[in-house]
Amino acid sequence: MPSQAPFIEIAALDRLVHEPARLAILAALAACRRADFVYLQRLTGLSKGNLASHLAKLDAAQYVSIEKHKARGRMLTFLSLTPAGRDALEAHWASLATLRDEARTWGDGV
Amino acid sequence: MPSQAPFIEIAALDRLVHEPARLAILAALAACRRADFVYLQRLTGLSKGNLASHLAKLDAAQYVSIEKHKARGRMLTFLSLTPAGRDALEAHWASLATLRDEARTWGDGV
DNA sequence: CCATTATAGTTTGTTCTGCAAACCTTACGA
DNA sequence: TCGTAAGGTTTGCAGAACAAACTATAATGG
Repeated sequence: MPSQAPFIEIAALDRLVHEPARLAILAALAACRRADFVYLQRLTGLSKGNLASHLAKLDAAQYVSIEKHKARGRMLTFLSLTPAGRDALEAHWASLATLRDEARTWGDGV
Repeated sequence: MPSQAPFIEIAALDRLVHEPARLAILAALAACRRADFVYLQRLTGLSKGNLASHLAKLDAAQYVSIEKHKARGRMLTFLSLTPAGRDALEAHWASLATLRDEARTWGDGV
């Protein structure tokens, strides 16, 4: 029987970060200072509603910060990664790498 | 505006493989010739029902093969990765790496 | 100057998915 | 033979992703 490590790795996968759309959002924000709503929508291919709800969840977790500016009378939304968000993303990549590589040490389960 | 590539990468993330429990199952199976049901259950920490349903989905996608042997009157289930499953997993690791690294080229979206 | 279309989001409702509780079947022990 | 354990399967529900519908403001045009 292997150690409990694999189970721990699975549990360590933060679903909030792991979900494909949010993973893409976080990856995009990690690469730039900030981005606006429409840019992220194009980048991810998500519908507006869907993107809004994903951002709301990331905001609730303090992974992104949402700033709304009034520009030309119109409300524009800018997103950026918080330090916590950056940490969570880095930790996630690390968890995935661990899961990938550690599996090789688990041996046969027959 | 960036190319459409990021969107494509997101779309390329196979949810069937991406889901944490199944990712762990596939990673485990990739590391051994085959494993039995109980071994996988311990490895993943999943409940029986949950594991069964995940395996059913992987089986439906031809990613794993399920063999049931009658041993000591009891039905034992053995799982192994199909070539398609192995390919899907490898492709998935590659997609994740691409998403991770390519994000850096997207630049600011402001 | 009013109507239309476009932009930028939010809210609402449906559908799908993961999860565990309950159930089934066979074997084993007292 | 009655109870308990092992090994899975089926069912029901809570939550999450997704898009359609809605709101609000700004540019366009007749």
